[in-house]
Amino acid sequence: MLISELSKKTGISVHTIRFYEKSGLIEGKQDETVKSNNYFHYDEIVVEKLEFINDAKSVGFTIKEIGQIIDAWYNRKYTKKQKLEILDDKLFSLEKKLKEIKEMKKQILQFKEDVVNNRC
Amino acid sequence: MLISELSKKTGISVHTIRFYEKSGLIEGKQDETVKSNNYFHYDEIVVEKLEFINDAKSVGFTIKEIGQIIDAWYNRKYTKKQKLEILDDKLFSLEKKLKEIKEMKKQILQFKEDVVNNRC
DNA sequence: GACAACAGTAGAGTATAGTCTATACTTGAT
DNA sequence: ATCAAGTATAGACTATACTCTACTGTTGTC
Repeated sequence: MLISELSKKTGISVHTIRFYEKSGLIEGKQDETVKSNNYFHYDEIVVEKLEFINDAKSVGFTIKEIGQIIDAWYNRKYTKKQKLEILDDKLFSLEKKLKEIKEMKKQILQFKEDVVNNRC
Repeated sequence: MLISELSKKTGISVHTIRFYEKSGLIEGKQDETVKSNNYFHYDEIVVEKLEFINDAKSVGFTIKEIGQIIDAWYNRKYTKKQKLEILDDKLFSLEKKLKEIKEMKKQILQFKEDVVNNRC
C-alpha cells in the first residue's frame, strides 16, 4: 500500500509516518520495476510497527528506545544475546515505571484525603 | 533558604528551579524588610513541591498537569469540589498508564519468546 | 489534455522542558 | 577595599517529537 492508505489504516498522519521513516523506525520499499515514480510501498509489518510505536510512545518510550525495541524484534543487526539484553532492559524500565506510578497513586490519594479533611 | 541551598537540598539545578518558578509551580518570597537586594527565600513547602515535581515528571505528567495537582493541593484558587475533580482526573490517567504499561510488558515478553524461539 | 489528488524532498516552524549565556548587582571573607 | 561567589533578569540555545510549508513531479478521471 502507499503512504496515504497506511495513514488511514493506522490513524497516523502522512507527515508523522515520514518522520518515523526518517528516524529509522519503519521503512517502505520502492518498486524497482516502476521507473516513472519513486513511490514507497508499505506492508502489514509496517502497520504492526506503527501500532507498536503508538503503544510504546504512550508508555513513555522515546523514539530512540522504540527504535531499539523494533530492531531487537524485526531486525538482524543484533545477536540473540544482544536482543534479549535490550528487551530485558526495557522490561526493567517498565517495572520501574510501574512502581513509580503506584507510588504516585498513593501520593494523590493522600492529597485527596487532605482535601476532604480540609488539611490544605 | 536562598536558591542555591534549595538547589543543593533537592538536587535540582538553580536554572531549573527558576524555570519551575517562572512556570508557576513554586514560588519564593522576597523579604520586604531588606531593601538592598531582591533575593527570594524558599521554605520547606517548596522543597516538598520540588520533590513532588520530580516524582510527577517521571510518571510522565507535564509541567501543566503538575501545576494543576500542586494547585489542587497547596492552593486556594479551587473549590473543594474542583480540587477533587482534578485529583480524580489524574488518578484516572495513572490507572490508564498502569494498564498500558502492563500491556507493553506482555508485548515485550512476547518479543522475548519470539527471539528465544528464533521466530524473528 | 486539464486538473485535482497524491507522492516525494527539503527545510522551516511549534511545543515542551529544560539549559546556558550575558549582564549587572549584592554579599561575605580576607 | 577587593574579589570570588551568589543572586536576578532577559533572552538565546538545545533536544525531542512532531507539524507544516513550499515546491516539484505523477497518477487517474473527466
